[in-house]
Amino acid sequence: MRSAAPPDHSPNQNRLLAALPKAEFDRLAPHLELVPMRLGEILYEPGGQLQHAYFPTTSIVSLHYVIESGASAEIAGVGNEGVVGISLFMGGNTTPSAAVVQTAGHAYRLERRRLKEEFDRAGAVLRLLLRYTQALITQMTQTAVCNRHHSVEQQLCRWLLVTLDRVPSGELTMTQELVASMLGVRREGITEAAGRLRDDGFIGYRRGHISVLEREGIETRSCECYGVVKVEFDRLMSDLPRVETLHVVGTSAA
Amino acid sequence: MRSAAPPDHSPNQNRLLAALPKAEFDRLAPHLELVPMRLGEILYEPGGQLQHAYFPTTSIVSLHYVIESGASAEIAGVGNEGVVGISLFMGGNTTPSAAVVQTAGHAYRLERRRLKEEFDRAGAVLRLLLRYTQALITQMTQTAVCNRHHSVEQQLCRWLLVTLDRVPSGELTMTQELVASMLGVRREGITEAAGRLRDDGFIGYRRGHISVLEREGIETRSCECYGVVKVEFDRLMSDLPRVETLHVVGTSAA
DNA sequence: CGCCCTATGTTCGGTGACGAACAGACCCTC
DNA sequence: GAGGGTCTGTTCGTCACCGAACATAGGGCG
Repeated sequence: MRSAAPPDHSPNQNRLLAALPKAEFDRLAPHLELVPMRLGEILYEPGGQLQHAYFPTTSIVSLHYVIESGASAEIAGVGNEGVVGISLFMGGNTTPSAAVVQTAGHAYRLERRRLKEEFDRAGAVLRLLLRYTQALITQMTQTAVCNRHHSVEQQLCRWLLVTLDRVPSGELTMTQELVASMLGVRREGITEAAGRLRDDGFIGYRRGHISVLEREGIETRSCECYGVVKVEFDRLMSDLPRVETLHVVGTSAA
Repeated sequence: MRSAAPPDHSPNQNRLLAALPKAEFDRLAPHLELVPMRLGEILYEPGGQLQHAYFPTTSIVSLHYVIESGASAEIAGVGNEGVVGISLFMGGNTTPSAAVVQTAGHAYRLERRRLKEEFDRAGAVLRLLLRYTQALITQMTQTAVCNRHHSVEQQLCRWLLVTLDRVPSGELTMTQELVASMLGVRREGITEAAGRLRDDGFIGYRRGHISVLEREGIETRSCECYGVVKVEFDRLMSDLPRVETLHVVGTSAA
């Protein structure tokens, strides 16, 4: 497929990093540290001081929120299209939410200080990160509305589609329990919804694994939220100001 | 109460503007235009190009989202502590949400170009706006979780408290229908919840008006979300980097 | 002053999600 | 290859909220 075999891991696998102009990329690259992301690992907890920003490549991180009663909900997800640690450059340093690794894999991390330095140059990095933050806000607002108005089945489908975009194989390592906790619903609700989807031949699963068989079917059962966020994300992240030389982007033109 | 009678309107009534260092404030001031905000006025619609940023003083603006089915929900509210038009400086120019005037009053508006100019200086205005955006994000995430887990009554109480902070008199001009549309629930649900609060003596109301009688009572019936957002907001907006001379802040030390 | 629009009050059946409880099945570990 | 922890399947009653429908009443406007 590829002309020259690339290394197994490259910062270019993260689309934000890949979208940086060469000068900025080269400045940051020496400070990017590849780290494994283990399932369930907590990058930060509510109010916790984050020491690094994380640019996922193959991992997926869930921005999660736990309320007093113990119930919880995912606010947004971050895959190779984004970065974990908005608050580092937005100015607050901490947030009331938590970041948990939802799918194991890798990420490049960057020391808080380096990120801040680069951000303060007020150049391409700043523009890119703010643009991404705007996209993240879209995701969060859509989640808010989705939580209010859409059924568990619709939300499950939405979640499957989002995850699918980040795991092209369609083989998810994920228990229903975990999905439930992310959507902030009961596990039984997921079991029932997933059962219906399986009966219709859209997915298959066994203990801890979900396989997507018919993406189209899932799309018809999902709420609009998936599409809205996707379109807006593409709009925001494609129309980037003055991106000169794009490094080879791993997942582009798919 | 006040030593020297201030003019009826002043940019200082908006806390973001008031928190600007003198130099920045003086640069912006000539370009701030006082505008009346009429109830129901739409500042921007989904995808619409915003020409001004609005800094509310006595008005309240609701960031609103309407889904395909026609149902809707408020994502966040903006009063004199904030600004409408995040996307102007975040880079997207538009958002999929709408901004509607929820409580009539006034705001200062600033041309898109001027805001961008000042923002691009990468000084105090940038820091302040980003910090505010971070606070706004907190509000949105809390809304998402609240929509998932809390009852209509709790959410009504939360909404009352938030609004109360912006309308110190406690006399709200607001129909139940409107409250319902903002919370994204049925009007009947509001009628019932409001009826209970009235029976308990916490509020009074008549056609199109709500009077808060016992704030403490409402606090006990509200979910935690009100407090969480308030605390986080205060943390973010008090701990501002290098704010030199604070102009007199209208609502402080209350 | 009276009309009518609109806001509020109330009811009904339906339903989606909850909470709890338990049975069975998978699969990892020892 | 046996055991046990965990994941999945299923059921039950309950409840909050929904959607629709209609009665009542407030109050602005002519």
